Parts: sequence; C-alpha cells; structure tokens
Amino acid sequence: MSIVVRPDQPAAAKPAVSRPAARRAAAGEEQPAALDDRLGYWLRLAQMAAFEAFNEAMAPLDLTPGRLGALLLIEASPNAHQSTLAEALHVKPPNMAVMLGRLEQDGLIRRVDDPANRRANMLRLTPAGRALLRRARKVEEELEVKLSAGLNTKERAALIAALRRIAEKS
Amino acid sequence: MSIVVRPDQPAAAKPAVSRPAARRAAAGEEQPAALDDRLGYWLRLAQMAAFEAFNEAMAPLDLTPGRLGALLLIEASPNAHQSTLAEALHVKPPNMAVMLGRLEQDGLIRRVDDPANRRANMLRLTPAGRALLRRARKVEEELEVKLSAGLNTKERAALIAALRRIAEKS
DNA sequence: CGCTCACTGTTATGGTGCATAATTATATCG
DNA sequence: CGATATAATTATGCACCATAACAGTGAGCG
Repeated sequence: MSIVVRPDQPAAAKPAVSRPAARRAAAGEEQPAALDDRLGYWLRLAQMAAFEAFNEAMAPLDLTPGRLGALLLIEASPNAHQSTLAEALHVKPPNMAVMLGRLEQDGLIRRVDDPANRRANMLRLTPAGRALLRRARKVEEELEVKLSAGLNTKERAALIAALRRIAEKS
Repeated sequence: MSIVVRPDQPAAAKPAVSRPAARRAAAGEEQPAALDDRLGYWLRLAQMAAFEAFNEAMAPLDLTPGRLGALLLIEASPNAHQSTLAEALHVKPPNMAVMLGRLEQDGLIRRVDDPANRRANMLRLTPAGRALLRRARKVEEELEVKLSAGLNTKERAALIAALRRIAEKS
C-alpha cells in the first residue's frame, strides 16, 4: 500500500514550503508520508483487518469479539459475576448487562442468583452455549491461522509478546 | 492482567500476569483461558491502549488519529483530492467531508478549487496547520517512544512488519 | 437496631464513529 | 445532445461506548 498520495494533477508547484526533515534521507526519493513507520498507525490498520476477518468468519455464529470473549471466560470461570467479567473484558458494567442479556435471550448463558450475595449473578453456559463455543473454536482456529500466515511460530510469539507489552502499558 | 476469572476465591494471590497456555498445559491444568494466546485479542487490547495513549497526548492539540493522519497526508501530498485522501486513510467519503470541514473550520487546511476538475478540491495546509503539525510531531515522537518502550529497534521493525502483513491481508 | 455507605446490576440517555442513500455539480464519452 | 460516471456533500440510521440515575442488597458502626 502506498501512503504518499499523488495528486491527479502533475503538481507543477512543489510544496517548497517547510517540510520537516524527519528521515527523508533514508528514502532517497520523495518524501515518505511519515505514516508508514508508525506503530500506532499499523496497530490500527492491523486491528481493523483482524476485526473484519473475525466478523466475516463469525457472522454465521452471530458472535462478536465481545460475545465470544464473554462465552470463553464464562466457560473458563463458571459462576463468575458480571462485574468480574466486565473488568476482564474491559467493558463497562452497563454494556456488560445488555450484552449478557442478549446472550441469555439467545439461550447461550444462564444467570443464576448467587446465594452468597443476592445482588450478584453467577454466570454459566447453557448446553447451547457450549455447543456454539465448540463450533466457534474451530472457526477461530482457522482464523488465527490465516491471521498469522507469513509468521512462523517464533515470530508469532514475539508479536504477541510485543502486543502484550503495549497493551499492559496502561 | 488475568484472563481466567476466579469468582469464589477472592483472588487470594494477585492474579499476577496471565499465564501462557503452554505453561498452563505443562502444569497439567486442563482449562485454558483460550483468550491470552490469541492474536486478535492482543491486537485489540494493544490498539486500545495505543489509542488511549494517543488521545491523552493529543488532547491539547485537538487531534485524533484521523485528523492527524489527514494533516500528515495533506502535507506530504499537497493538492491531493479528498477522495484520494479518503481512500488512503480508509475513511468513507462522506465522513472525510465532515472531517475536512472541521479541519477547515479550525483554520488548519484550505480547500482550493481544482482548475483542472471543478468538482474536486485540492487540499492544502494553512500556516496554522503547519504550525500545529510541528507541535504534533513532537508529541507524537514522545508517544512513539513510550509505545515502543521495551522494544529495541529491530524488534520494533519486526513488529511493524508483522502488523503490516496482517493489515494488508485484506 | 437503625443509619449510612459501598456494592451489583439495571435502565435511561447522549455522544461519537461509521455506513448507506440520496443530492448537486461537473466530467466524459458515445 | 444525452447517458453514465465521478467528486463532494447532506441527511439519516445504527452500533458501540460512556455517564448518570436508580433499585436492591450487603456491611460496618454508633
């Protein structure tokens, strides 16, 4: 992909104005747009591509990253409370509530009153939820393979480690 | 961050950091959290962290990733058309229009009629736009340093290359 | 006990980003 | 000329996310 945009017009007038001499020297030719060696920029584009691929693959299962994340965590930690889940998924409690409401309506999870704390709900997968999760895992594996195509195992691990360091910065 | 949620045990010991699936498997535990060795998952979290850091740093300049990207591209490619810019930034034309409208209102860019095509606008930075860009570059550099802290030059390059490959998959 | 305060979850509400559809003006081509 | 394509814009709707306000419950303390 090209970052530097070429005006349709043969640009008779070069900028001639102050163009910060960042590191244009390395490119040798025209000025690089200063966008394509930015971590944040590629992070954004990569995430968008991954998101799109995910949606496409999971559409038949009616799963979004958030929904799948919730199901996975509920499976891994049955009887977890909503607030705990919300924190783990970086979702605000109000939005967690509506999302779980939909999951429950779809018959994928159940909310069981916690006898030890009648304010709280314990979350559990229904059989349907478990079944969906099995299907999702297959789809997700293929997706992961596609995403990390071109990366060997070691590169992939390094990538995840790097992303993790960035993510855990805040 | 911990992926496996423990509701009952009040997380006696701090969950510490998440544990890679491999280590868990070696430890004989059978239920992996299944979230923390996913490219898509960490991509999302890293992007969120980067986005947050960006917003915080750029708030005084009233810049978003999109706005900054537009300014940078306009600087690099003066007289570019809106549609070209929209494509480069992965923004739909309608949204590009309102965004550029705001940039123009803020006195950062100008829309000049293209004499060769009276439907199109040629985009240029105003002096104020150039000035803001100078400030933004400084902020952005510090930000980039923070983001890639813990990564040496080579690792950073590898990370960007990997992200790029993912982004360009679609 | 009764009061206050913290917590769990929920609903209501608003902003923002992004997408599509429709509109206007211009360009291009048969 | 007339049909179709392009560039930009406006209008509109939706999904996501955040905050605020609320109801029900638990827990500490005089």
